[in-house]
Amino acid sequence: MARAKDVLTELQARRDWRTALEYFRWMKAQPGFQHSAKLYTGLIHFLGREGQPHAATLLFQEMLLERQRPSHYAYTGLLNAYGRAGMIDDALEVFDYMRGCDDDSCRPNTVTCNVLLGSLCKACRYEKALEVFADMRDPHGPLADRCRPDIFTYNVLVDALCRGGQLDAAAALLHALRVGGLEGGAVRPNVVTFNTLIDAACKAGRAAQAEELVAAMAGQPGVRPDVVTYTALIDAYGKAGLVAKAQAAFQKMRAAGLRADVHVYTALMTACGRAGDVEQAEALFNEMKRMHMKPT
RNA sequence: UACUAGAAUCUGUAUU
Repeated sequence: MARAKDVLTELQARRDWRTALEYFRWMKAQPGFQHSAKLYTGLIHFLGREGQPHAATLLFQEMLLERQRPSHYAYTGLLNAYGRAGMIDDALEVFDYMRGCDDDSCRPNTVTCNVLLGSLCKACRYEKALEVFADMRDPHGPLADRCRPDIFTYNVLVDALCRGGQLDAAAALLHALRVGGLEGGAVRPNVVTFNTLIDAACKAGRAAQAEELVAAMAGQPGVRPDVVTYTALIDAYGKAGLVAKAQAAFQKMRAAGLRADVHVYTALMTACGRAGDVEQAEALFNEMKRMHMKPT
């Protein structure tokens, strides 16, 4: 028998939050039925991800009315919903509440802080972002060692620096991560760290730097170029009019055993189109259709 | 509580 969580998982995969809410309501209307705190939490996260902060708020309030105690997961989900929607003041309010919470299970952790940090950076609230980051690093500070920066934290910062045009600072941060690591050597770069900088370098017209970084990935344990890496390169080559290089990168990606997705196909098709090679673009499109490729 | 969160948070294409 299908459980509520499985149904909701499927609806999340389809990104159908309306049906998910409907289903949730229907379940709740069954006599004697009570949703668990985890189910509420899961749906709050889903709604937040789908850019529905209002619906997330209502569900959170309903959760309280149903006497389900929200954990830090639930608060973080709500914070994420606000942060993604640019409702920074609301996000900060949730964060402050969590920070002052007596109940240990509601206190912010590294993920909570990462969500907030990302929201602040996206809203260009850098001063506040740095304040949060400093608190995360201070074991005796208000966050008391539960929020030590991890690689997600640094990836948010690298991304913020890149988007702010501070490519050199971002590169310096990646370098520090690569050489000895940060947080006492505990934090090392992952594929996202590299990809973030590679894409920024590509978009800044620094192809050589991007290629150097791709080569450097091999020297980092557990890191190797993925489809995102190749998409960044192919996009850059295409926009620079270097279709042959774009094609070569695509072949190299396949030779590495990586599965092409919609993004990389689109990038390569666009590159072909720009270069006037409509036939090749069409061939790629047909290939995509044959593979029944789904948006990711 | 029973390694017990059900995708909690980071990067790429196109449209703008």
